[in-house]
Amino acid sequence: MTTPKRRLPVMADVAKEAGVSHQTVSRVLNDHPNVRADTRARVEAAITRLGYRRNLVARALVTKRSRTLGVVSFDTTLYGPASTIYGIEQAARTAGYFVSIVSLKTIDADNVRAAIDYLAEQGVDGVVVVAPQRSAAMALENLPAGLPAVAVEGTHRADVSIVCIDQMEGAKLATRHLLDQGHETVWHVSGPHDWMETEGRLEGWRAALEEAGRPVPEPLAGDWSPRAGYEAGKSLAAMDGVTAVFAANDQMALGVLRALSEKGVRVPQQISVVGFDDIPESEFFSPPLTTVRQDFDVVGRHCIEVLLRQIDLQLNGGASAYERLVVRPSFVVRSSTARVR
Amino acid sequence: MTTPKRRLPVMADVAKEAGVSHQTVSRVLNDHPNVRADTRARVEAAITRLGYRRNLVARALVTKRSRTLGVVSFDTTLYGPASTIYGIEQAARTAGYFVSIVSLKTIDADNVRAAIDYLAEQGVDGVVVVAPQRSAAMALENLPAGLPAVAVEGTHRADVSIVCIDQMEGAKLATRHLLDQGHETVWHVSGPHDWMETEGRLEGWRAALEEAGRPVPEPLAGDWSPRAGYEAGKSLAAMDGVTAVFAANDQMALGVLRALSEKGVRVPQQISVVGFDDIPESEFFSPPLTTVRQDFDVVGRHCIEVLLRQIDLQLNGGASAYERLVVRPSFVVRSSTARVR
DNA sequence: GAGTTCAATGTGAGCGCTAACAAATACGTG
DNA sequence: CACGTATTTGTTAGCGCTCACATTGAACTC
Repeated sequence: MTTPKRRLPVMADVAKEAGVSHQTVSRVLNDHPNVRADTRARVEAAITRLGYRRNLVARALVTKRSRTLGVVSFDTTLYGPASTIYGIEQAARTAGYFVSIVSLKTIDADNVRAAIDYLAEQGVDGVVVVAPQRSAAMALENLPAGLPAVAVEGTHRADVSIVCIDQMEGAKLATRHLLDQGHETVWHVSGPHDWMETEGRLEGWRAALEEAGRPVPEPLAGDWSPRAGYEAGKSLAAMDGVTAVFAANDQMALGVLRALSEKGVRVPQQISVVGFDDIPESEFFSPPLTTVRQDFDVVGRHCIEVLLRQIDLQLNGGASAYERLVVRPSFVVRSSTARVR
Repeated sequence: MTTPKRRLPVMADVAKEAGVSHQTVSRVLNDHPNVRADTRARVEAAITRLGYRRNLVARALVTKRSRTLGVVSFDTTLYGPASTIYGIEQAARTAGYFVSIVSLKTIDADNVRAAIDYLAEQGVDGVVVVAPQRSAAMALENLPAGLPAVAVEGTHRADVSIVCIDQMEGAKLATRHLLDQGHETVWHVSGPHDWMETEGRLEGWRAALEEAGRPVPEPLAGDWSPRAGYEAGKSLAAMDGVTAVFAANDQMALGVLRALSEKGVRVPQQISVVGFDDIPESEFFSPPLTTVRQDFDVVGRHCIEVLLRQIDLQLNGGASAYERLVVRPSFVVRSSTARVR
C-alpha cells in the first residue's frame, strides 16, 4: 500500500473534483459575480470535501498585495501602545487585513528604519509607526519606495500622515483644572526627554500657567515608570508650597501618590494630583485619580482608516495626500484633586 | 521623455547589473558558501545601487515557509497577554521570524478556530494560542492539517504542546504565606469562570487551606477588573472575621485595597491582601502589594522555542512530540500583608 | 597529461495563484 | 432562425523566487 502524496489540496485539485477549471474555482473564492449558482455550489462542495484552503501567499505574489499591514511599536507592554495596537488590529481585521508586529526594545532611527525595511521585504501593504520619540520620527524621512505609512504622534513633518492626540490640549485641561481649584501654580512631573508626548504635555502645562500669569516651576523629569513618579513625589513632598502636581502619565502619578502617602502628605487635602492616560487602574488608586483620558482605541482605528485611504490612493495612481488627524482628549475628575482651602 | 517603468527591481535586474545569473544573486542573499568573494561583492554593490529588496512572498511560495508565526490572543490590552506577546515577538524576531497577531474580543471555540484558520491561510509556519479559557482550548482539538501549535495555559490535553505557569503553585505560595502570618483562613477573590488560571488559582488556594486543615470560605467571583475587586472588597469589609484576602490578580487586589480603604479598614493592620501577576504598578499601590510574580517574558520565549522545535520536527518528518513546559512563579513580599496580632 | 574531484556558476522548471484574453454557451429580437 | 449581445467558462502566461540539476573551470592525483 503506497502512502498517497500527503500534499495539501490546491486549486487544481478542487477544480478536478468539481469538474471545472481552476479559474472557476478562483472566481468562486473571490466572489466573482459571473458564476452560475449550481457551479458555485459544486465548487464549494468540492472545497469542503477536500478541506481546501487557499494559499494567500501565492495570491499575494500575483496581486502584489499581501493584505497585511505592518506595525512598528515601542514597548508594547505599556498601556498606551498596547491599546493603540489593539485598536489597530481590530480595525485592520475588520477591513480584511492582517497585522504583523515588530516591537522595539530601544528606539532610534536605525532601529525603526530596520524594522520598516524588514516589514517592507515581507511585503506589507503599509505600515503604522507607533514610536513617539523624536529620534524615531526621523526614520520616516525616506521610506522604502512608495510604502504607505502613518505615524502615531510622530512628527510635525508634512510628508507623512499622522494620527495623534492633542497633548497640549490635554495638559492644558489638567493644568487649568488645578488652577481653577485655586492653586497658585502647578508642578509637573514630565516624561522622558525626546518623546513627543513629553514635549506636548510640557508645553501645554507651561502655556496654561503662562496664560494665567502664574510662576512656572522647574519640571521634574521622569521616565513614565511608577518608580520615577515615586522619586519625584519624594522631592515634591520635601519642598515648600507645593499644592498641585500634574504628572505626565498615570503610572507616575501613582508613584507620586505613593511617595506622598509615605511622607504623610494627604491627597487631595494637602496636595492635588492629576495624571494622564486614564489607565483602567486609575479609578481605584488611593485616592481615585483625576486624569486626562486618551482614547487609544479611536487612535488605532483612525490609523487604519488613514492608511487604507493612502493605499487606495496609491493603487489608483493618485498623488499621495498626507493627512493629519488630531484626536481630542477628555478630562476625568475623580478624587485626587480638591479646592485649596 | 518617456517615464521609465516604475517597477521595483527584482532579482533578475540585480543579476544583469552585476553580470551574473539570478541564481548567484539568490546565493549571495542566502549566504550560500560557494560564492567567490569578488562575485559576492559585485552582487552586493549591484543590490545597493539598485536599492533592491527581495520579495519574501515569492520566496515563501517556493519554500513553503513564510517565516511568519501566528499569535492568537485574548485582549492584548491586559498586562499578562501583552507581556507574553512581547516575549513571543522578541524571541521570534531573534530567530528570524515575523509575528502576525490576531487579538480576539470575545473568546469561544469558533472564534479561536476562525482565527487559526485565518492565519493558516496566510501561510504561517505555526501558531501560538494565548487564550486561557477552557472554551478556547477546545479550538485546539483538530488543527488545520499539520499546523504546528503551542498553547499558553491552554489545556490538559496531551496532543498539543503547552507552556504554562504553575498556577496552583503560585496560589499555594500566596495562601501559605498568609497562613504563616497567623491568619486563621484566607478569603479568595477569583477570576472569571472558564479561565484556566481561575481554576488553577482556586485549586491551589483550596489545597493549601485543606492541607493546613483550615476552613475554606466561599470564594468571591470576579472578572480580573479592578472594579470587580472593588465590589468584592466591599463585601469583604462588611463581613466578620476576615483577616486575609488572596485576589486572583493584582488589578482586583487594587480594587479590594480601594474598597477597604473607603470602609476605613487598614491594610495590612486589619486585613492582609495578596495579589497575583506583579504588574509594574503593584509596588506602588497603597500599600505596596505582596504578590505572586509571573514571568511572562520567559513564557513567551519558551513558546517560541517549543514552536520552532515543533516546526523543525515537522520538516524533518519526525513524528510530533508534544511538550509541556511549566514555569514556576515566585513570590514577592511587600507591605500589604502582616502578622496577625 | 588523462582522470578525478570539488568549487563556482548557470539553466530550466515550477511553487499556487490571478489577470487577460479566448471560447463556448445562453438569451433575446427582428 | 440567424444575428448580435451577454453571460459563463476555459486557456495561457507569468508574478519573483528557490530547487535540482547541468555545466564550467580550476586544482589535485597518479
